[in-house]
Amino acid sequence: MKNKEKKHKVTSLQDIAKKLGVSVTLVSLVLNGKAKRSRISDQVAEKVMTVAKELNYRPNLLARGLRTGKTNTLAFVMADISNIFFARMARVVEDEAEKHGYKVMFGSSDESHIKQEKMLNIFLERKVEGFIISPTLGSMAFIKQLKQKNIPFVLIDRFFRKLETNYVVVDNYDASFKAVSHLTKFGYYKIGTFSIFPELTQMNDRFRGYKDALKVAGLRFENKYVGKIEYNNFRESVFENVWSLLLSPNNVRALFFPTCTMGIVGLECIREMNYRVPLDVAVTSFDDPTEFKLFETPVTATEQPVEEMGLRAVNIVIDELKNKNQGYQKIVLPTKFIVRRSCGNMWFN
Amino acid sequence: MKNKEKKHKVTSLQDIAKKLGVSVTLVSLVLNGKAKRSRISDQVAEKVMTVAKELNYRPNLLARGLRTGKTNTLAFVMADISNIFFARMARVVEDEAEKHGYKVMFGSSDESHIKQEKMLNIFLERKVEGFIISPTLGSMAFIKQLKQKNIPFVLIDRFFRKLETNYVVVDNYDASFKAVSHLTKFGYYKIGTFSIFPELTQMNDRFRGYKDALKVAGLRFENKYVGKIEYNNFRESVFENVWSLLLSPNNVRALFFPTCTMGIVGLECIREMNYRVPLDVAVTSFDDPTEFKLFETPVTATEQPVEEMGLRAVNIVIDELKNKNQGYQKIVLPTKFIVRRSCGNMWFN
DNA sequence: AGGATTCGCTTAATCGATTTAATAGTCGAT
DNA sequence: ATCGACTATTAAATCGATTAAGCGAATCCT
Repeated sequence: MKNKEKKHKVTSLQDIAKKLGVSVTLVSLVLNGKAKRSRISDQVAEKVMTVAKELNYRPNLLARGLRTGKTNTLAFVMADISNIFFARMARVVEDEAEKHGYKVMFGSSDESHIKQEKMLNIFLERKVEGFIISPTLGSMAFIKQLKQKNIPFVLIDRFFRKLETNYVVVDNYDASFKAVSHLTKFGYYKIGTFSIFPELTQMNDRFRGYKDALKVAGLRFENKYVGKIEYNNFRESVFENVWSLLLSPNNVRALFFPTCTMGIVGLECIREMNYRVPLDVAVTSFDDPTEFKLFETPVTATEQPVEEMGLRAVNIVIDELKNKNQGYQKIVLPTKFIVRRSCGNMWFN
Repeated sequence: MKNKEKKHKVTSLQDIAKKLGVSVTLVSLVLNGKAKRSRISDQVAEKVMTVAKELNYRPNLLARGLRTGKTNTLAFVMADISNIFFARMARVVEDEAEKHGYKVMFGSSDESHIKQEKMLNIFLERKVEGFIISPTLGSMAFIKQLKQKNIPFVLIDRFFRKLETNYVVVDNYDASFKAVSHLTKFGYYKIGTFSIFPELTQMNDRFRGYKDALKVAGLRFENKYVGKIEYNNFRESVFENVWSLLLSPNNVRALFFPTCTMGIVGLECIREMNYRVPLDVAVTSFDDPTEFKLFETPVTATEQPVEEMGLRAVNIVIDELKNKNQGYQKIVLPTKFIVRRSCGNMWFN
């Protein structure tokens, strides 16, 4: 049987003050370590400490936040926390923020700027002090407002070319240029890829890297080799596009997946089609989830420094909060290209 | 160049009240939709709304929370948000809570009850209203306190047999019994497994399922076939244990992984050893991450209803908050055993 | 007409902290 | 004895909302 609900009374500064017959001020001073500075006698201070422990005092952070304007809270707004890329980042962000005494609130925008805007507003209402944002398409105007309001934030994974802000990204162009060049070096000339939210900087850069790698290899860019993926019908959409690229008349023989989620679903599809990698189709992908190591043919992939990105982002926001920095910090981290066997064996080259 | 920092003034009820020459109360009433009930004239109400929009008024949720005691916030304390199991759950929890007007704060305990306790306390200080907790070992006493304080919470993934609480778990015993029985049916008689935090209910149940399946098959349980995994040295530890089980003198020919993280690392190890699945070693695992579908031999696995667990958990807490429920809700969900090819081909049986 | 209602809005208390300015009391110096 | 300096503590304002209670003026009722 369950207790009848009676709200458990939480002790406040008042309770301690009353019990000791002193003022709330004094109690606050002592518990905030300002006893010495405020010349509070050691005996009284000690008594306060004792009673506070006795009554298991815990500060009400809403009250404190309201008064001081400090909540020690950051927010990390990403596309989807169930995406392993963001989940890993979230973890690092949580830990790094903790080191600086901050808690982090997470939110998933599903790449919808409506959702994102709503979330950011709610976080603002909750007096979050700084933001780490993986901005959605169409959110530039809102981000610009944040900037004008002098709200500390850093963009992550993507940014806006037309907006001066802090950001932490990887060198997407370089990474995909290298990945696709790797394919061309193996002699593939029908190289398919996929696009999703092509206006997002990171996607755009990866796409440019793809095109330029083709060009450098003397290959013509063909729009029909680019599968258009829908976010809201992701799985189906990837399957359909992989089919249509691999099957006649396209007969694409190599695929470059610009995100790990695409890569994973793509591999599932390839397997379902009973295509062999790299015999029937060569494959390389952005990111390097465990799936790629375990796939029947380990997948050549581009590893992003996910942890470092999270870490840097937190530190940039914290710097802003402490007013340590002058200009904007624009961090572009290198990726790591990991050659495995999904594009062919090296000795064939 | 960057703006010199000047805090952007946020509009408060006062600002609106002053601008219109009315009282703060009136403004509050109007903006909370209580205009009619409080007999406030339509013209005045409308003016308030207009000015509120003009000044882009956003309530200060700290102030509101302080006054009303309602923060519309839940907390989800799990082992590690970068673990895909929890990440997926987190997403569902976020979405489901949102439907009820709640925000969720996430925290990773790393299976340390010290960390968990600290986190829960901080969340309490922030006036979180309800908790979803994947409780660590050794945290029973603290959870009991939560219960005594009538703080709404639900345990997830694991629970305490000696404590009456809400919980949402899967039928771990049944699931692992089935999985291991599947192996015995194929004629394997040296079946290895692994243990980590064996006192956690879910781990304990899985272990009992393993033992009972052996017994039913007429096999003797051998402690030497159980690899002991360390959380803080996870990868290494799994590798070492897989080695020692597979290599002489143990010569184990089948492995039952009781968690997906172990399964994934285990497969990596098996691959590194150049063992073939299921020819050299049969494999089955709890959970069903994408890795298992993509592995060279698709892995026979036990799928947990992760999304449903998250969903149920949220609803239980919300029910508690609304005082809708009487007794404790103890939800035990079934798992789904998915036969693929990693234990041998069916027609061999 | 005069008391009771209703209308439309305001006063003031409150939530639990922080922080500035003030206030008694003690002591030493002149 | 008086003034200033110092000690130990407190009163009161404040953060930004919510909400019970109250208060004039207008309206209704008999």
